[in-house]
Amino acid sequence: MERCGALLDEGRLWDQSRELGQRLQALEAEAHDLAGQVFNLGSPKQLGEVLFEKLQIPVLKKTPKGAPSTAEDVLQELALDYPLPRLLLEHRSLSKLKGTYTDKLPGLINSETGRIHTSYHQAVTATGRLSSSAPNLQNIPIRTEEGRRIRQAFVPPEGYQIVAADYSQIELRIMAHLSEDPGLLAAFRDEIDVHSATAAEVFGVTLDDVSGDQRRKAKAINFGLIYGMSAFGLARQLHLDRGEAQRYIDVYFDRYPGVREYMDRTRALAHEQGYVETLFGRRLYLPEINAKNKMRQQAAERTAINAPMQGTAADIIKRAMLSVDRWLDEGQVEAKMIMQVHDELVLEVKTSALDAVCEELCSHMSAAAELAVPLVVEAGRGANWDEAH
DNA sequence: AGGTTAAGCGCG
DNA sequence: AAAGCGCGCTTAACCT
Repeated sequence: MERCGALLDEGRLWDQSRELGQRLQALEAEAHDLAGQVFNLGSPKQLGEVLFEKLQIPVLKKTPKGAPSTAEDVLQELALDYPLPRLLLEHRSLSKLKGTYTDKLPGLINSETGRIHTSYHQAVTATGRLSSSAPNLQNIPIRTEEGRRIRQAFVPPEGYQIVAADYSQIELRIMAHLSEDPGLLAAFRDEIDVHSATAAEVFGVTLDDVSGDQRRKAKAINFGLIYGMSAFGLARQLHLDRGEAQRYIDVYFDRYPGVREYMDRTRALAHEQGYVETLFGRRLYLPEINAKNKMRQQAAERTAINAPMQGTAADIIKRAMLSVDRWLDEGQVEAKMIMQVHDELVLEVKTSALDAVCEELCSHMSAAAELAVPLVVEAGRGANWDEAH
C-alpha cells in the first residue's frame, strides 16, 4: 500500500526529547541513591540483582524463562511497599516515549513530502486487521498526558484541521449482533453506555446507581469476554479472589444468556470445522484447536472467541475506507484520508469543509455494515491529532 | 560486526 | 503449569 502519513511538528518533539532526557537523568540519580549503587535501569540482569538480591524485594511472578519478572503489573504491586519500583515505572514509561517516539520520529520526516510516512500491510495479521510499520503509526501514545504531547505533534497543513473518527464500542456491538442477546441488543439500541449497562445487570442496581468502581469492573468484564478471559484472569486484573470473579462471570452469563450461547456455539464450531469466520465469511484457521496439548488448545479457543469480533470490525473499517476513498475521489471536498488505527480513520480537512466532511465521513463509516444495532461513529476535529479526539 | 531472542510496553 | 485477543519497536543479552 502507498506510504501514508502526516505532517509533524518536529520542534515540539525535540523540545520534549530534551525535557524527557533531563527527567530520566534525575530518576536515574534517585534510583542509584535508593539502591546504594550505580546501575543500568534498563539492564534486566543488573536490575534483578538490585531488586531481588540486594534489596530483598519479593519475587511475585517469573518470566516464561524463569527469571524474576519486572513487568508493569508486578512493579505496580511492589510500588505499594517499596520506593524503587515506583521510580522504575516512571523511568520505563518516559524512556519508552523518548526512545520510541520523540527521539525517532523527527528523523523519519520525508524530505520530499515533508511528512512522516508509514507502510500499511494488508496480509500480516491473523484477524484481518491492517498492521503498520516503519514507523508504526498505530501505536502513537494517547493514554497518558506525557504521551498525548507526542500525538499533539501530528498536525495539519495551513488552512486544514485534523479530523479523527472512530467507531464506538465496535467489537461489543458486533458481539451483540452475532449473539443476538436481547439485553445487549437493547442496551445498544437505546444508546446506553454499555459498561454501565453491564454493571447495572451484574451488580443488580439501577443505571443511575452504578458507581464508578462498578463501571470499571464491568468494563474489565466486557473486554475480558471479547478476549476469552477466564475467572483467573479477571481475578488477577481486578484484585479479587477467584470465587468472586467466577461469580461475576456467572451473573454476567445469567443476564446475557445469548452471549454464553454464542461463545459455546463458536467454540464448538471451531472444534468441528477447524476454523472460525467473520460476519462476511473471512476465515481464520485454527490448527491447534484440537491439539493434544490442552494449553495450546485453550489458547486456540480464546482466538476462536476473539477472531470473529476483531475480524468483523476489521472487515467493516476496510469497507468504510473503500467507501470514503470513492467519495473523496470524486474531488468535491478538500480532504485526504491519511491514517487508519483499527477502529479510527484520520483525515486532513480544509477548514471551510469541516462540518460537511465530518457529517459525511460519519455516514460512510456508519453505513459500512448493516448490523442489528447502530454503528455509532464519533468524530472530532482540531489543530492536532490529540485535539481531534 | 551482524543476527536472533526475551522481556517489556506503546496502541486498538 | 497456565490461566486476555491482535500488532511493531527498543534494548539487553546472547549467538554466530
